[in-house]
Amino acid sequence: MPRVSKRQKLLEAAALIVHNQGIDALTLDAVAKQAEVSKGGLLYHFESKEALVKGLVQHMDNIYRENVEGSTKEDSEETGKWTRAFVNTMYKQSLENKEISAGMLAAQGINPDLLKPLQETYDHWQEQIQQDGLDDVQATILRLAVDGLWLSEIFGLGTLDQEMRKRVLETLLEQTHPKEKS
Amino acid sequence: MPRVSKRQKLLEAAALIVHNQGIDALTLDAVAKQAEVSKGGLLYHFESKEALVKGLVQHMDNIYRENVEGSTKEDSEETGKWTRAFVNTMYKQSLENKEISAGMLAAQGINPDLLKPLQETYDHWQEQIQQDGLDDVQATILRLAVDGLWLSEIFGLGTLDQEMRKRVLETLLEQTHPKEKS
DNA sequence: GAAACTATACAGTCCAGATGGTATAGTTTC
DNA sequence: GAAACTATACCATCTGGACTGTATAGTTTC
Repeated sequence: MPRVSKRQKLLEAAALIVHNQGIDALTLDAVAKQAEVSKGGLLYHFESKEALVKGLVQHMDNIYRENVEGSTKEDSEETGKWTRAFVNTMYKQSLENKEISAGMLAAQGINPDLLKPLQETYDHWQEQIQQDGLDDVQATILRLAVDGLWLSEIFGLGTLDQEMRKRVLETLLEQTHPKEKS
Repeated sequence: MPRVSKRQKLLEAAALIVHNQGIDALTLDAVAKQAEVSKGGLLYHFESKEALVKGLVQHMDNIYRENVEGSTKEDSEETGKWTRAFVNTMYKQSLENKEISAGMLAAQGINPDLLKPLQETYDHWQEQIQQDGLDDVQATILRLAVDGLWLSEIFGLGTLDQEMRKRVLETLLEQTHPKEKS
């Protein structure tokens, strides 16, 4: 009677472990225990550790895609909509669901090739952002800044206080609207 | 009579392994082999794996500090010098010495607390950047953008082509000089 | 100035425990 | 009755790191 499938629970458990204890602590036993699933149950869903990490990356990729692509469709303003969608999504994620980036860290740790799906998604977004009706360099800088925000959250490097974070976001979003002057 | 101390070689070997194969491949045996040092030799210099990673982080911290702080001292223009130093340093590192960020990944993997020295360094820089004579939000955005560039290189997410990267850097640097208008 | 000793910088081996993964037998849910 | 598990035992391999051994450069003692 899996209301929330155990598969989901396993992914969340794995992400949580990576987030809190680092990827060295990501063992099959630990994930099973955290998810309150037997080891057999884990291996029923993910036949290997690599498969688990693959699932983590895919999960992350799905969530990001849904958010970004959904966001572009709701945006009534054509110009800058990809850039806006990216900024909004990444910013939101960096607040809500920090564990989600765990998939990325885990993949880098175990087998960097597993990052491919995410890399392709990102490459696609970067293309859109460069053709978003804005100055391509300026749009790219906005994108990079949000990624920087994300990096700072993941590793705790020069994190901004709430006020500053808010002002940064507002400024970034402002700049996704075409300017009158220069 | 160690010309280049084996300690250095060990650190470089460890960073290379993390960079190429991910941190799961960072075993004492692998590092020793890569550095052409025996395992005993490794443990002479670093009494534990954690100590090795600590060394990696410290090494990274040192290099960054030297670069950023050195750069501020050479800068003849007072306004924006920290922001400029940061942008220049991180950009340079992202090209030259990609393995250097391995320390960060390794620390996150093994024991996130090991990141502390780097975190303190970054917090200090962030303070300086916010009081750099520029608009504090704008300066912070520049800083974040370079970090984003760094993230994109580390994980291969939406990497920019050479031309775009160059234009981005130039634009970022331009913006570290105070503007006449608005 | 030679012998005795110390410190440093490694080499190489060994082992207890952890880990990924297999197997198997049974149980619950739809 | 098949899918989705639980529970547990088991194994081969890997890993950290303790431990012992050794070469050499420098220091002290007489």
